[in-house]
Amino acid sequence: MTNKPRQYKQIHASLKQQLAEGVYAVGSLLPSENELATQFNTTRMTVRQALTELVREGYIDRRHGKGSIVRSERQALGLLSFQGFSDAVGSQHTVRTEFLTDPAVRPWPDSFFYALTDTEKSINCLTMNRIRYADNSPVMLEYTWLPNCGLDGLLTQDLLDGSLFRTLSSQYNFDIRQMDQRLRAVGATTEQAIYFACPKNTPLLFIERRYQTNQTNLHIYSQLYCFTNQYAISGGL
Amino acid sequence: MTNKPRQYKQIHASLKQQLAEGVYAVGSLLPSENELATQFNTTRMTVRQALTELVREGYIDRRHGKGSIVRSERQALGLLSFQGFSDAVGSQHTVRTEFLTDPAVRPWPDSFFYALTDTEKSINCLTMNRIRYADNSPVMLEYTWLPNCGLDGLLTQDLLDGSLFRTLSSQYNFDIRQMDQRLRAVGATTEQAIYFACPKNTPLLFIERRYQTNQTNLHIYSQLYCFTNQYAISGGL
DNA sequence: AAATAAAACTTGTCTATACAAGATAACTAA
DNA sequence: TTAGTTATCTTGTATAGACAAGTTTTATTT
Repeated sequence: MTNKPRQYKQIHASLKQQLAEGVYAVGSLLPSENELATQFNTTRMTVRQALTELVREGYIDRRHGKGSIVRSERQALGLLSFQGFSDAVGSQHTVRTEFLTDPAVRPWPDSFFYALTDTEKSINCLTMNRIRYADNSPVMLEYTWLPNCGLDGLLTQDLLDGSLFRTLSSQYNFDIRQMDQRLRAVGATTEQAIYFACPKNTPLLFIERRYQTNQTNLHIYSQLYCFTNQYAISGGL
Repeated sequence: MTNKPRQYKQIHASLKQQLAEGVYAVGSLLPSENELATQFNTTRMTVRQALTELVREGYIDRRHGKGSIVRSERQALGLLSFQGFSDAVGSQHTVRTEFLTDPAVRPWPDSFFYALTDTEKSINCLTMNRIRYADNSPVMLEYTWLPNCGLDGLLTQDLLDGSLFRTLSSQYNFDIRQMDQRLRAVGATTEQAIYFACPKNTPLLFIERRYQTNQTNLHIYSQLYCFTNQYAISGGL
């Protein structure tokens, strides 16, 4: 019995891949929990843990007495969860990220949009200003602040798969745990209007986020400006 | 052993109430899962189910090896979950709802913002147009469409606690299961500007929702226009 | 006193089983 | 045929344990 890397995560990943490959048709039923338990040589409760994750991510529905139903692909960009951009947007869109400026280390801004912890105040922050494209249309401006706890490598290093979160996890042992966010609608500034090629004051979805990490009292902060004329932002539950 | 009404829901409700009453200080630890299991005369796994709900709702955090940490109250309106307005906004704000027009039964609009099921197409819909206030400020215009499956009573009847979802559940055995939503930023129309007492084209957060229910193929649909100048919209995970 | 190791907590994952309750198909009686 | 019942699927909830793996406290050693 090989259960060193958590088992339910493997099952979750395996099912997720099969769903992405279209093994199960949209609207059809996944094998029952008992069948899956047999397939993966484990118990029903472990399978249920994997399925619960899939529900949370919007891949399947579950109906009492019926089964697990494969949901249709998202049309919108699923950005309300805490996954990174590439994961959230998924395989239905081609994604690209460009840096507006080079990442830099500097003191935290004077008035910050979240209350910083003492630990954070005592060190500098690493800033990243990026623009995100979906299907070659600019959809998001993202400003990110990270506490610079030995992350200087990020200044020069390329991001793995272009994913900041994956790089932080595998290279710096910095894992994202949970996320708070506040949403507002704001008008595009002159500068933002240029990036999105839209008129000034075009309504933008403005999201302020604080990610909690495995390092207590160290957070990652982001401000996102989303141009939603072409792509809406989706999120389940 | 009284376990007719699901036990973990009772534990969840009990803890939620204690948190609302301030029994546990913000930042402090809840009793451990083992202690709670003893208190509620049940097993750890059942307690964990209740705690998982509390995490999903943003009331607590959990740290491996540490415990369940009481989170601070939300400053913003927590509208991204599928709870009703009163539940989502919570006890930190006084909430009020007014009907813009009387609820009415009519055919579904010609072009609807979600694809209707055949079951839904075969019956009329019940519409509700409401405006929501938080601390006496207008914060949300909500347009709701329900399939009229014997809900005529809603036309005349007052809503329990002012909550549509609670009334649907207890009076009509109509339970909300899950929710999809799409978010956009839009400019306020002339009419909306009047309701919110703001200039025309003020950016509003526009949310389109589809709630799934225990009645297969019957959904509840909502369009929300949120005025976010004073209150942001919050949501965890 | 300070660094190190052990013990005693905590939550996370997992097994194995049981029964409740919703959904559906097969069967039975009118 | 039709209506109702039963059997058998499914997921939902709950029990009772076990060990892994973080975190903190205590004890031990240097």
